[in-house]
Amino acid sequence: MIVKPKQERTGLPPLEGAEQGHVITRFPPEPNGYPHIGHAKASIIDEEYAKMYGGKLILRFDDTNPEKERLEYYAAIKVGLDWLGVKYDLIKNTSDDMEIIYKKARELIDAGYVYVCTCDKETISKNRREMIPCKCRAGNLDQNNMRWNKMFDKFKPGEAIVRFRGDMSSENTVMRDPTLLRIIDESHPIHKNKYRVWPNYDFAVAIEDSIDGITHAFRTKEYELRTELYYTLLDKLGMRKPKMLEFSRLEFEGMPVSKRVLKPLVEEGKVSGFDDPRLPTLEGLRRRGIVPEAIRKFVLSLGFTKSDTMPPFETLESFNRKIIDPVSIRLFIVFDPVKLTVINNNLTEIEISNHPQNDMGKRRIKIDGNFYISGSDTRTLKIGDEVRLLELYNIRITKTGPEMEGEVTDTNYKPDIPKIQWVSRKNPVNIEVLISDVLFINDQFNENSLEVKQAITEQHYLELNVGVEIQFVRFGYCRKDSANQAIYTHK
RNA sequence: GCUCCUGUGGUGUAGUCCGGCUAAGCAUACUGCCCUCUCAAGGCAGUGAUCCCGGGUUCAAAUCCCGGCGGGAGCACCA
Repeated sequence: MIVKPKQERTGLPPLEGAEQGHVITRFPPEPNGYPHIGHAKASIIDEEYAKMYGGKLILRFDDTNPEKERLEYYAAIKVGLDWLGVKYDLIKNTSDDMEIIYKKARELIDAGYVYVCTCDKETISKNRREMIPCKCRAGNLDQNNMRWNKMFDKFKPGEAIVRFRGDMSSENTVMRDPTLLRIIDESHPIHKNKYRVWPNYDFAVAIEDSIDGITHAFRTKEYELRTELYYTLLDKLGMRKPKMLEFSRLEFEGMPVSKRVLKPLVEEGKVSGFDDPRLPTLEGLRRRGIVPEAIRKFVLSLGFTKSDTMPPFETLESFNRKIIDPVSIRLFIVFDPVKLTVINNNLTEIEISNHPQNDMGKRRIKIDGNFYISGSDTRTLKIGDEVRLLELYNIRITKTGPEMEGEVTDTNYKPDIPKIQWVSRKNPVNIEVLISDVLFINDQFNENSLEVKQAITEQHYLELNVGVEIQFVRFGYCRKDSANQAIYTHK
């Protein structure tokens, strides 16, 4: 009898065929937009596996479509990865390997595995649907050579493409003579006009993964059908084959990640930019107060699966809360302020701890008996009620209404009476708090996705650095975004 | 339409390859209690899944086989 090792697993599942010290993974984003939570998932998985096996991670910009790529996005992606704490061992661009790619294309032409097709787009697409080959497919080596050369000068974009001689009757539509290279006359962000014949995704990824020494390549599930092409190409080229694995893409409900959806929102001013806290972009999440360690834990908690799911944002928040709680300074904030005067106050200053458990220093607050308290707290208070001003003293309400009054009854903490926060009227700080809600409800833009609330907080707020996380007591965690603005992170 | 992938509590997953040790672990959400000068964090407890359905194989199935059904994706000279 063989006893199977069926113990609990932590982290990602083991990789098939992975050897310690011999794993190379890669993160291949196209520099065509700002990085988002989907990039985070991919890059974290790539890095974690490299780490797990003492291997390496390559950051490879898949920049083979000059129509869409821009220099600023290369930078933005690097910034995003730095922020996430994803460290790569090597950085490169697919576009730097154009000569190799051309060489491989030549090999395929010479071997007759590809042909240059000059049919128009509609015909090609129709033929693929109807599984019929076009006349270009029958072209001989001379014709293909001649046409291939013409792709570099005479042909205009769209007039000729290199197609793989696949199987026009394959059930996998990807295999019905897919495009491998095409002409694009746009200036490339790095190489400008040096090249105009560009490989498409399938061709570039196969070659790059192979020559980069990638042992395990991961991509999202929608590429699944392309794996057959990937392996077939490497076969025909006689190149080493990495192991290709797919995982489900990560997106939150009501927080779309696609540029097609996000871009118009930015352009129409419905969101403030790609760093709007409502967006699932890395910049947006950062501004919202989500920390990278939380994203990593969250991503790892999702596992490596192909099932299509929409994990709740709440789970991310929960990871985040546990991380920021011990380092978030506590401050008082008041919404819908109501004046409260304590008639027999005799304190002029009080010192309050910045954190209930951890030593984060103390702050001094000047007091003269005049306070603001939250409107929502006043509603339940009646004359004669006793309430504790947190960290200060207990008072008995002697007058209600817009100008409340009370008198100190006791300074000792009493567990059984309500406790409310307050802000001294001696030096209040007005801020606005941005509260995000889901961007889309049933594919409809949520016009109420951003709530701006006016609030009054302590003077100490001004002394904090922009970017710090604050827990406004009895309200929630917020990130200081500027001197007069805080962004609500979560409860 | 065709093809591929996928289906474990409200949610996300572990376990499924190599059937028993688990009538199902963890996290999140929710509820209650404890702690606490917060409605946070922490501690404890609880609610909640006949593992999509129906057959079959077997002493034994979430796990293997067959047949359904649901969900998603792909069908670009984009990645």
